[in-house]
Amino acid sequence: MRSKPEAKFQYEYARPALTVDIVVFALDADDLMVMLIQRDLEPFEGQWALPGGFVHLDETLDDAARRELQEETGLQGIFLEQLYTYGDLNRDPRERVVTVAYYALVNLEGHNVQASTDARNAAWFSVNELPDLAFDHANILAAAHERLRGKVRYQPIGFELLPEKFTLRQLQHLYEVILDRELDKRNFRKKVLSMEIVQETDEIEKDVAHRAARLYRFDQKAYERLTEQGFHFEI
Amino acid sequence: MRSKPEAKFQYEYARPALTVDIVVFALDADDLMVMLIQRDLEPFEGQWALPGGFVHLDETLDDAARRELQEETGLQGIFLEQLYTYGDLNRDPRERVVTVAYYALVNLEGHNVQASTDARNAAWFSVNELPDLAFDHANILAAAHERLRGKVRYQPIGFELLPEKFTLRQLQHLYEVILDRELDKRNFRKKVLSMEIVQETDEIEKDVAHRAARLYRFDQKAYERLTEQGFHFEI
DNA sequence: CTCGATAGTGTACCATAGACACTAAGAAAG
DNA sequence: CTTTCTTAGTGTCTATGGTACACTATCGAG
Repeated sequence: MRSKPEAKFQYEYARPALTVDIVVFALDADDLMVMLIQRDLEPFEGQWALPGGFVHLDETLDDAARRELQEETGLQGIFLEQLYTYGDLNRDPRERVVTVAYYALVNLEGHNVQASTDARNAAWFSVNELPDLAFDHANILAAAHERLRGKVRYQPIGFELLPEKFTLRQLQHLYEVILDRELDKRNFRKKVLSMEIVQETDEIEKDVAHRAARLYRFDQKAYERLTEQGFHFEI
Repeated sequence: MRSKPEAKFQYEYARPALTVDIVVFALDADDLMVMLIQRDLEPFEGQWALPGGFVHLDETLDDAARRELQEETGLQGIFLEQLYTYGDLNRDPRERVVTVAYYALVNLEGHNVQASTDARNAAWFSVNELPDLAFDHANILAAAHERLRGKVRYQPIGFELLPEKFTLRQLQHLYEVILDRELDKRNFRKKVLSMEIVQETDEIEKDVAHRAARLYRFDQKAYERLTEQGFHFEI
């Protein structure tokens, strides 16, 4: 976008535009999903892209990411972490745009994701069946996926993808999907329970056509206490 | 800095300024060192700060970091990696400035660091005896230190801080300084040699007043080969 | 030749990761 | 009510790797 006649902001030196883009992950029955938005403007009109937008001058980068997420997908109060900043020269065909990429983790059951806001079309895609993406968003998404895969094993962020109360089977399934390999049930349970960061509840799952499993809850306090004592989470 | 009358670049919406800052690490006899630059302009005139500067419109972020490093410290061709992007509202008292922070690793022996360039005063400081820093640079430096401590154990980046040929004692010392704990000599050597990513040379160290140690070299090719086979570096 | 300093080497124990298979519980169907 | 189907839930053994630990070899300096 060229400076228009009514352009009000003037600087001595040229400045790149600054945006944020967010890779939102969620877990469905058997896949890791990503939220994408169909563009209604050129360039890449009609193509799918990551939610995101310009950083305002009166908000931090984190705030910008949260605001865009809220505006474009309705998601609020979810796990959000900065990923990497992309500044290649021709990322955007219009002009120089530097984008600070974030990734976010959502529990699908707990959040009503608006399928469409801002007159845009938003939808979930499996990370294994992605459409062509606008800009360099395929790169960003791949980096976010890589980061999630690496981080989930050493920090208890996987819980962000599950409802507050979950079964150990759900937790194991989460790791199997993200790490893309099968885990041994007995070893997995042994390891998780031995860390003492999940709390047994007195509830069991409902509406299943077989023996119901016990529900657990992630114990943030216990995790922090253990971490201070030198404990290192690992799966 | 307010827009001056001669400001030539106009935009419809306000844009933050975009800079890069670099935390350059090196290893001296017994400390991890950081390169700092004494500011010769307000704000924070006279105070120490990280090397860095504005991102030009015709260069990528990595290029900007390399250029600033070269201009301000004379360093070239060194290990450089993006760290995090800082965008708090009042980082800079003049106006909104977003900075993409990098960290770099240098081998002190192999590089002549110009003590002073750009009419600025550059110097090495031990990470344990830092002066007050300008802006939020103390934060950035702490984050870089943390990243280095975490990363050095799982990726063979420590070698970047050593000369091409080094003794196992030097390598062990590097880890002891960065991780801030003593390591067992026999176990360390066993582990390093068993990974088969360091190559024995037929040289030994010189000018030492005791038995001279054998020199080794990091074998990048072997490392890549092993990595493809699923090997994971760890110290 | 002796002293001082660092190089260089092997073993034993313990803890943890991973392989592996059966019984228990509950819903659904006949 | 009995059978069937499906998932919950549980323990042991082995292999591997981490860690603790002490002495001899080599070389330069005096």
